[in-house]
Amino acid sequence: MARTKQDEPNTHRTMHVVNHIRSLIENGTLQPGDKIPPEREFARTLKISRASLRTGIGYLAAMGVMKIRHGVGTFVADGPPEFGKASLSLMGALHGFQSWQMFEARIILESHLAALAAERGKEEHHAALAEEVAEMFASINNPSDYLIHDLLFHRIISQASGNPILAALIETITSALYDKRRKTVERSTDLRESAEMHREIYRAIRARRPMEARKLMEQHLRMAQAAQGMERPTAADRKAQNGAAKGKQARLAGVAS
Amino acid sequence: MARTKQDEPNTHRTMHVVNHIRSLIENGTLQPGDKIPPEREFARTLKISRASLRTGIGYLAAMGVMKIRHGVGTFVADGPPEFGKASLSLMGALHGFQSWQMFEARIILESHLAALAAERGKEEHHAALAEEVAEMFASINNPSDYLIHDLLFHRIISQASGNPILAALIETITSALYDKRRKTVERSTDLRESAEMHREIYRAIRARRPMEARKLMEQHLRMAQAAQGMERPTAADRKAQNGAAKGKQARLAGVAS
DNA sequence: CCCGGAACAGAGGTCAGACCAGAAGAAGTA
DNA sequence: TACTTCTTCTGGTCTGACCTCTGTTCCGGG
Repeated sequence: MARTKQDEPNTHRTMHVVNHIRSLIENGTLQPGDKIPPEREFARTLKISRASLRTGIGYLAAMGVMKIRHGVGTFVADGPPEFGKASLSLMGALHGFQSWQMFEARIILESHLAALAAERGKEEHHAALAEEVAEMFASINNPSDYLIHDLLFHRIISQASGNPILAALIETITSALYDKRRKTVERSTDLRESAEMHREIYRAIRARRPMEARKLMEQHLRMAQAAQGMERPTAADRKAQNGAAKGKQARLAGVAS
Repeated sequence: MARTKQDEPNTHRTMHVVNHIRSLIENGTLQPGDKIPPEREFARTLKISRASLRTGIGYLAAMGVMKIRHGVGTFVADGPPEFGKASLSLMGALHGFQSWQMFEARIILESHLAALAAERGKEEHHAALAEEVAEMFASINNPSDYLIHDLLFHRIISQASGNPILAALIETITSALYDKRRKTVERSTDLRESAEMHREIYRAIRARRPMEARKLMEQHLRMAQAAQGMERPTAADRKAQNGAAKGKQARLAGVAS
């Protein structure tokens, strides 16, 4: 069986729609932000029923490629690339993702991103980062404002990394983590320290010191993780709350078996 | 209003279906591989039209949470976690992802994964890895067989890392890269060297030497990347082909129409 | 008794057209 | 001029009929 599992000849119409729109995007006819024709008209054009067209559009919308606005129209997504919003959360429910795992993924990706940003970042990125750091210091007493600039800071680093795929990955994870972060920030009492760390990261990036940026980012995120109590549970933790998980230890903490 | 902030009031029914199935999964009523009721019956149960139900199911299917088999039924996905298959490819078309970027993402993720596998891998993983290495050596003269074991080897490392999220990320990228890899392997003349590298990686993981595993994996992937001519273009390269800026071609491998 | 093809039933896929609901802009009114 | 209402465009939902694919059952010929 050389072929991939399933070349699905079924769902013809749906894939027909998907491929059609895909080609429109590839040849530049459709660009981010553009509006596609009304369903009734588009369906007539493609010679398929409106229902089938909607199935295809729904598929694209689910993956974040298109954005549907009731009463207005359907558009090609234009924000930062990101996989389906509910995607991670759904898969989490299905495969039992844990918070610490999301955070671990984030730390790995984002610290590398910081290093890449230090290597490849341009002046515009440096300026934007400086701007956000300043805003952070300015909103130290306003947690929700602070969080916004925090998010922007990290997003700019993603862009500065020059790798939109990694940026999309991070974006996906971050958006799934957003709710929790907000709660944490609300009760956070020392945003100054956090702002300082961001500033240091910014400086490392601006000075083009990848290793340093990477290290600082990692340190920053680990601290954030700790603040939210999302560390990887130790063997002891799990034993305490899990009775007997057969053969499921693999501890790191070094607690005696 | 126990729900999340930005609940889109539109797409009511769709989200209703999604959330319903989601809760069925979360409370264990539905597990990977399970079949959901026939559309007509399920629609009656939820008191919505079959069309709306299908929209919701389509949404879940697009994200890889459900798998639909024409003439048979609809099931909860059971394979390795992965985001929507066409997802990356579609987003690539939209945001102009480049092959070297996918590879860069893969290198970063997978080398860390190797390190984690070295830290957390269990006996069963070690055994499975050894098995695949052996198979690789056995199929040195059969490229397509070799590729299968190569894929399995990397997938086992993903599992051994103990972080299903990172595994899902890798799986997504890898599947998008699959077509290209197949072509490359077909004309590859020296699979022995590749097999040797896999063996070394395996040894490092088994010996629980994270740093070494990470380094070897990175080295291995960079070599693979070079073999496929997917390095990051240099400034000179870009200048050479940058004449027609708008013409966007040569994106990631997608499903042939 | 075994085998292969026909028929069947169950499940998803598509279609048609009518009607519901949100949003934006035009038209009317104070 | 500024506010309100109405029209119209766009997506959302419903209904119920019919098509296609798949797996299973059944039956006749070898």
